[in-house]
Amino acid sequence: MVGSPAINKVDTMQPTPKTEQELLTRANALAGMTLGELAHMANITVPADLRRDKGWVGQLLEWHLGATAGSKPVPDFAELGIELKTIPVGYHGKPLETTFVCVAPLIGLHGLRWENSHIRHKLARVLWIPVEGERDIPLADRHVGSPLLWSPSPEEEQQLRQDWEELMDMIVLGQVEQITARHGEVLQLRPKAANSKALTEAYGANGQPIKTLPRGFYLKTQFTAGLLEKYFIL
DNA sequence: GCGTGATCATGA
DNA sequence: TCATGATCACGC
Repeated sequence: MVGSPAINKVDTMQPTPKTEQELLTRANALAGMTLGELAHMANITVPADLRRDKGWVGQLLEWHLGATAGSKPVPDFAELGIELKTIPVGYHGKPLETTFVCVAPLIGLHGLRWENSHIRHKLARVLWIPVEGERDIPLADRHVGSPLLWSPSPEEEQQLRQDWEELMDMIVLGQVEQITARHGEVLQLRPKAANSKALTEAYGANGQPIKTLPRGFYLKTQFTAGLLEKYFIL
């Protein structure tokens, strides 16, 4: 049997933290440990690499911290209103990848504003956990860093809002297919799909329905690098 | 297909 | 070297 070293759902995950402080204490206890150690504790096998297990690190950390959501569209720690995000960092502590936030709505946008957007709620409170992500470090040897519990500052929220409004305006105007990852200063819109054949409905240039790739909102590395630096990590 | 977890792989 | 566009796995 090759691949599929998935999280064993039969195992009991850690109890869900009841307070923010409890969650932070738990996350801090993971700092400095390797993914190999954490996998062993959870009785989970470590894949050779992440090519076929891209979400493995995130799932492993979810297990250790007792996240409840699974694949449900609610915060990882629903009772605490906290979202968990692992972030791969390089030798200098800077993010190696953009960070997926959520799927972008492409239809039914009448009256949608930043204040009640899905993405704003998602980013309202995030527990960031940096993890060594250089591909020349064997997965099991990669270390977990110190956690950062973050909420957007007024400036950060303004940046996010501005990009979101620009992108959503284009979507409403039927220009979703003209959007590239270069739009937006801190937030990008990019494909988020099983493959390039997956299609979903969106507005066309003349208001008619079209089929297009599902898109997701991603935080650019410069933005997340700023967070980790500003509040110091790893 | 959608939403969860993301990283891969190639062209600029 | 690095970001963009593409892709992988899973539950439902």
